[in-house]
Amino acid sequence: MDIRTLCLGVLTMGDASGYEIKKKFEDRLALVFHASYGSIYPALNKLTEEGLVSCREESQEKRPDKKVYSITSAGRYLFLDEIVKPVSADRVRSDFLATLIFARLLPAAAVSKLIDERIADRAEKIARMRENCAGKATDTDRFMCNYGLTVYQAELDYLKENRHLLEADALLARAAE
Amino acid sequence: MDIRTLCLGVLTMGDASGYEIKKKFEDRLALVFHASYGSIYPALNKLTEEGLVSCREESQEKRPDKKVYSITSAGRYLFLDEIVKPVSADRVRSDFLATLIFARLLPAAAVSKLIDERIADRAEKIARMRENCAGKATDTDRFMCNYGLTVYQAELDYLKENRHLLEADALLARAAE
DNA sequence: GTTCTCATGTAAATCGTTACATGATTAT
DNA sequence: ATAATCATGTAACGATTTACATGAGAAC
Repeated sequence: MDIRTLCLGVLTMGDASGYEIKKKFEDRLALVFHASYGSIYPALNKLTEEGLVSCREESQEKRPDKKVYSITSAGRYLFLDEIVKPVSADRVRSDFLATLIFARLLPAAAVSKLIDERIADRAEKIARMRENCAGKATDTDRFMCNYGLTVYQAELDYLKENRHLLEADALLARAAE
Repeated sequence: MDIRTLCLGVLTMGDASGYEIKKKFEDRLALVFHASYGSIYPALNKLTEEGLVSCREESQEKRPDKKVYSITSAGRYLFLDEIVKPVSADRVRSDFLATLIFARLLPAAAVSKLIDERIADRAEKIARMRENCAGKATDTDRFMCNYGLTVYQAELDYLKENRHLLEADALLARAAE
């Protein structure tokens, strides 16, 4: 699954501009995938060339014109082919966790700050998601939204309850210097 | 944080060959980062050129020779500089979740199979981690190991309890055709 | 006998980010 | 005034993966 394919997927949920697709990546897809304008716009252009999406220009009042994309039936078939393929393993990259592995090399205050920030970030995301989940119409939307909520909450609880383990290790390492 | 830096980090925990570093990425670092030989070996060569690690060749009986890398003090200083930098946001890419978003486009049996496989995968990883966590010596190691265990367990429980939401949506979509 | 583990590497290709470029409107 | 939102794009660069290449011993 690449960004190109996911753009196609987003368009199965309704017409959208490149800008709106980016928004969806930030909101609904934040837990799942990541994409910048630099990948979305070229992907849409290529999909248009290949006849997998069509494009109409809409002029708006007091807003820049936008290009609204629709998925074509060829696009729909291709997307279905893609999502029945076996899924590849999750790919995670977490600077936060990578740094924590080396907590013993850091000043205790730096470790505490890092964890404080992560806790604040997760708490904020959870709050936003809770609002969001309430308004979901379909079971799938609720499933996805609550999935994120559950995993983030588990992380948050774990951090609060176990941060002392890391903070103790960081302190000990300093004391031993 | 890139793979180069993380190789340096792994070497702060003890000398290792490229092959052994890859192993650590698969075991301990699987939740955190991902790296292939094609990125590790060139990284080690470059770090050697730059004097951030040193390398000695060890011949073994009935095993191919190996190159064992040690971090130098220059390498240590550079690594410390790297890990005090502000961390960038997590980057997740999950084909599994991306596919589930489109559950309504899939046959119900395909959705069920996907979830079954994920549950089996998580259950297996949890079992392996439980063993692993028991033998950890430091608080940091226990923290990291239990972190993974907690998050995976939350996901597993959630999937078991809520899979019916997705399976219902997939069935409804088919019925509406 | 065939697959797995140990062991190191290279080169091409892919994929995507970052930074740049532009510009109007709206909210603080 | 200044920042944020809306809106689209390109080009250079960077990072990694994938596939290829090689080979011996061990386990099943």
